[in-house]
Amino acid sequence: MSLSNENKLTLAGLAKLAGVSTSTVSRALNDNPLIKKETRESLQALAKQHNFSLNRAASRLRTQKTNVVAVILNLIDDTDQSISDPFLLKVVGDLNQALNQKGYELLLSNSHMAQDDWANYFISSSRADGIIVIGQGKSTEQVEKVAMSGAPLVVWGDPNTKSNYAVVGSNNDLGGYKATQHLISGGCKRILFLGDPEHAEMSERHKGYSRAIKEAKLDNSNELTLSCDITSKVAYEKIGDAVLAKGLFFDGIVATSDMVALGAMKALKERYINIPNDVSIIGFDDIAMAELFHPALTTIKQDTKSAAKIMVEQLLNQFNNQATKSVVLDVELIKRMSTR
Amino acid sequence: MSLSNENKLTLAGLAKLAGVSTSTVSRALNDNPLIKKETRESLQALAKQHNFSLNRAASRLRTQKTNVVAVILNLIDDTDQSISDPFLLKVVGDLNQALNQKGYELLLSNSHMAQDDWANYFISSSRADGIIVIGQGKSTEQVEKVAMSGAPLVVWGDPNTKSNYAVVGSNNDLGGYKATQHLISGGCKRILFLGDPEHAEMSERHKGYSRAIKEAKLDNSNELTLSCDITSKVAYEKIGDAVLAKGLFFDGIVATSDMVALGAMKALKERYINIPNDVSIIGFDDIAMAELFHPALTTIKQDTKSAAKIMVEQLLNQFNNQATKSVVLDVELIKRMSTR
DNA sequence: TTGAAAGCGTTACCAA
DNA sequence: TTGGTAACGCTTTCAA
Repeated sequence: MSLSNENKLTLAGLAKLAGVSTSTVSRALNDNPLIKKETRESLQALAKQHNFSLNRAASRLRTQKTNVVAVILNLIDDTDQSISDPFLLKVVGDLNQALNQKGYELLLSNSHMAQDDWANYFISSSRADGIIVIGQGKSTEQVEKVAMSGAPLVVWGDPNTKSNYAVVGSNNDLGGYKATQHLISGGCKRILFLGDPEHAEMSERHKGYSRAIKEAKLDNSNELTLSCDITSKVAYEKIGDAVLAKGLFFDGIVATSDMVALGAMKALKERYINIPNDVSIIGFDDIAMAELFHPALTTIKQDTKSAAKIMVEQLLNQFNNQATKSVVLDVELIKRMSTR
Repeated sequence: MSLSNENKLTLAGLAKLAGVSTSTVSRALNDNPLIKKETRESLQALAKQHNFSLNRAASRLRTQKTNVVAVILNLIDDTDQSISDPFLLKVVGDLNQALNQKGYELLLSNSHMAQDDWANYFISSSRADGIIVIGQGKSTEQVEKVAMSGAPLVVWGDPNTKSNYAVVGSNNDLGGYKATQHLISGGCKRILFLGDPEHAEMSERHKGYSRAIKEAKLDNSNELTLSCDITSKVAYEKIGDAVLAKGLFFDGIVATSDMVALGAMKALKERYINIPNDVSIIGFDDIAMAELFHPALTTIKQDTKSAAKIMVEQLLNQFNNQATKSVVLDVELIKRMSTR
């Protein structure tokens, strides 16, 4: 327990202690059934007793497999403000769990790193076996470069967007549709879409929104799109400015994320606009704190737990040279107090 | 660019291509000044041209150095609810940046992993060179085990708590003191401390709170401590229950985190209690969304950027067998709208 | 069911 | 300023 790293024990050392060959110890510690069960167990016990761990650098070199997956947060702006979105942490956390379950570890990185050739940096160098990118961002250039290189890759983003790599994500179009329909069924007539339609996922949500508006034969669907970055702060400012300039020209808001909804809610509350009576508002994501907003936020839930599991499955498929595919996840309306 | 991994290029291959020895290429790619500048540059160019990357598994084996740091989120409960605190993500993000700057990568893990002997799992196995633990949690058992093993270790927690390892953290006592004093100077007479005094950092904040109360000669300091877990939801319920049972027996709240403050604010707002006039409330952390709360949250800011930098410095000191130490960071009162 | 030995791709010592 | 070569610690083929 209190040993220093002088003369660290190796597989060979352990083998000598046990009076067997290194092959046997190696197999035993890897639980290889070739080795008799009793030998296996006694060697495993010996290893534990001596606090021995296989040297991963060595085994990775030998097996050409790292059992590591690089997870890259594809941040949108330079301000790394977007990292403050709790939704991303949730995805990372769930990925970590799903990876561990399959015997992989998570090497965390983000798009602001110096290196820009991700496949080369992570895969060719044997730092990781595969890459999971969270977020397509506005530019998919780097992601496509990885895909071209043939490196195992799964992306969290919008699966409806055409791509030559596997994308896992929610049914954003349906989410936007459901959200809008919910507001309509609550009696909203002039519904504002608040978000950035340039962004792949958001643009799909916007499509669903437009479709619902059209189906309900409401007017002005285009006028009522307020483009805004996906942070609370920008949403707060945009809504504040808009109301100041044009008055309360809407009675419902479809926000592209819960954080955006939070910003919008604040701007409205400061003007004593009642939620949900004057303006109903619905978010997207269902972050843990959504129900702690005041009023508790109605939202479209993304199932990050399943998403993580599926992303890992798809990546493992690629490791095994099996077919991989994009997967669309269902979304769920969570009705709370911010809508009627 | 579109090469598959058939017959991957190695250092030896590149050396042959260039007509020099492997030693030379190795040194050139590591920017070793022993090699003539021109040779170095031309070899680096050749490597880039062939999309060559050094195999890290091999160099790690050879150098006995991984250039990886394991970051362990020491979560408190089993529900992994606490991972939804944006403050933690901020710390991880800042650590990632600070590590990258020094040429290290971040292997993310959490205390729910199967393995419980962290030093063995990460260090003896050459998965990482050092460990950074975020949060002391309630039990420091696992952390102390790492410290005993002699593995390079830095902990984010409360530096005032006695420990045999390096702890970096805010001056929590001072933070609690400043927060409480601020409420007192705003005219609050019955100030509630909302948080979990069992938890190392929180207990220090509570000490500062008590001190400020005593100095101001206010009464009932003990009665006004409401023990609660560090999530919004629990805070919401606790405050709701307390007000229901005893009425509005306080006019100020010192919350142990911004998320706790969020929960408390919701409970109060639901009862039409005005913030800050009926009850002033101050948080801790200064998460990005604190200013987006309604009203914008007054809070004690923790400087995670500096913290991350210092943690990495302290860890590097240990790598270089230099002295390491615990470091206390200053905290700053950020006055917003939730207090008078 | 176990063992001997080659080899994974680097780095660094020693020599030139 | 460069090259030859051993060694890092493991896994796995082949042989016993």
